[in-house]
Amino acid sequence: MEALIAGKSVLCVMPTGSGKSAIYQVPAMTLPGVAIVISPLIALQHDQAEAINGHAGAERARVINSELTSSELDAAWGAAADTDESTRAKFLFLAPEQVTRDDITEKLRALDVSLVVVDEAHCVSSWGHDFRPDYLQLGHVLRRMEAPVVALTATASQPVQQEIVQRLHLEDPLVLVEGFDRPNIFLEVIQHVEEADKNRAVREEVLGLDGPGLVYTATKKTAETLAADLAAHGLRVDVYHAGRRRKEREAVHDAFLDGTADVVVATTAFGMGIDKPDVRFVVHADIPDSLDSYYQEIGRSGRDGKPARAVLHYRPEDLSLRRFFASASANRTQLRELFLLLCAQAEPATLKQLRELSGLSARKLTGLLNLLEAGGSVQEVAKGYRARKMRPSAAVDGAVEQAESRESIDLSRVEMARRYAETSRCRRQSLLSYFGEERPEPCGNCDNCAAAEQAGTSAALRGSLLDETVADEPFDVDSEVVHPQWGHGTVMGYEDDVITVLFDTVGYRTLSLSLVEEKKLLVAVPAGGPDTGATAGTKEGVKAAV
DNA sequence: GATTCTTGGAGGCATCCAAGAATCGCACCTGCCA
Repeated sequence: MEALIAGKSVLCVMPTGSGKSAIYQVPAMTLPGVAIVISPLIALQHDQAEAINGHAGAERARVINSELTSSELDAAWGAAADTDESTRAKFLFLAPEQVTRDDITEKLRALDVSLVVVDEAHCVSSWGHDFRPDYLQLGHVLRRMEAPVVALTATASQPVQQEIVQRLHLEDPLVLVEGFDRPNIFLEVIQHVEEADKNRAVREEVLGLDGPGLVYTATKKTAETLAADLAAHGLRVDVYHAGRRRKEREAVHDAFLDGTADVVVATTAFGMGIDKPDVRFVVHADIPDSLDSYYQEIGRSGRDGKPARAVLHYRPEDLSLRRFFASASANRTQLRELFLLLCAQAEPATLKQLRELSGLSARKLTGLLNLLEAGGSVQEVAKGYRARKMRPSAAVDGAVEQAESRESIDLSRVEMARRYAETSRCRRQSLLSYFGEERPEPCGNCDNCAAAEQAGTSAALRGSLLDETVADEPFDVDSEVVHPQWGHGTVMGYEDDVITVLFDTVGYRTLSLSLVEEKKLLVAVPAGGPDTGATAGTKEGVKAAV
């Protein structure tokens, strides 16, 4: 709050229910002007606006979205532009698709904006690259608003934090990250060979647990089938996915919150904005796409601090669907045509002009522009976008390289989820290590710790068995290193004879520690600047270590 | 990449099997129609 009032931008990673909303609401009420809140879901915008208006006893928060009539929109903009500080709207809620529209940007710039809030800021990284490309355009708009920005999220691993700061153009922000550990959640992974066995085990597990609880599946179809199966066994169960009608989805939300449904079986669509303290279990019928998603989903249990269970039912075959979702191919023809179109413009072109000229959908166009821009061939300027002077083939190559890098990072996230599922060390150590957090002792509240205890291992010995952290760690966790092939990276953790490094362009890689040391594959980046990597090992050494 | 669905051939009117195609997650927006 102090930083925002002083005009400094903030990235805040704190669990749901810990008071994140107050971080922007108090400064917004203190500062003159209106706070722009960028929120991913219309339902979430309404909830937050209603909460503010309920407390204020007046309509101080307004939403701007496609569901409003033109007279309602006029009223909302009018309230935000009110010069009387005692009656003006203090909060304006919008989705990123609204904020990046040229006409809306102009309207926002005309307002007296006190601060900008990017809620659920991890969406920048998780959705911006393909699903909702406007998230990657937000930085341009924010830069022009000249107000402090606060990015809020409950979960962001280190690379996600870096991406939020970079994409939103936060300059020298205050970064607040609360610890990721949720010690009251028991972590467990159950491996299966046959799918039928897995399905049966999930059903038995959920029927045997005390709710309320959540079950996550990879597909809508599995969610429907499993929910029907559980209902047939007498459970008060509901199903939630993006294929259901909005009213039905709202009914599921309400049923879960008021306790008329014990269990919700859902795809990844369910959960954002849900703050129910007494969720006792989160069962995953399929492995999620990353530990970022997994942590977010299991974090919906045990918010009251009482014991909760997070059980992942795992088949290696399930990873293939996640790899499919992570793979993306850039369309070279479309990239080339868009670049040539930009080259042909005498003046910078706006998104609207480009949409009319190219005939592309808004989403497709923004996605292609994001890639060209990241590849360095297109530049965003005050009046729109312009192409840099370069060969079209080089522009396309640069954009494709960006897409491939993204794919590589996403696939490496799937790989890290696999490692978590298959590890024999303390699950909590493994999970926290992914978020760059070191836990010196095994947790004693996961299946692997329990198995060691059941085997009669003494606590001291168990510690040495489970805590596979090697005694001699050549690089500090969180330190920066350079690899001859993969470039700059950050050390995330150690496990047995393996070092995990997060590389900027290819994502997570696990390397044999002994080979890294023998071939000198990693070189520490000295404080003050990255190494060129010229001395870091040989190609042969790289192959051997991989 | 695994799984499910569809299609077509074989051989023979009811069904099997192989090959190839389709499917698989997340939400906003606009424009059209009734």
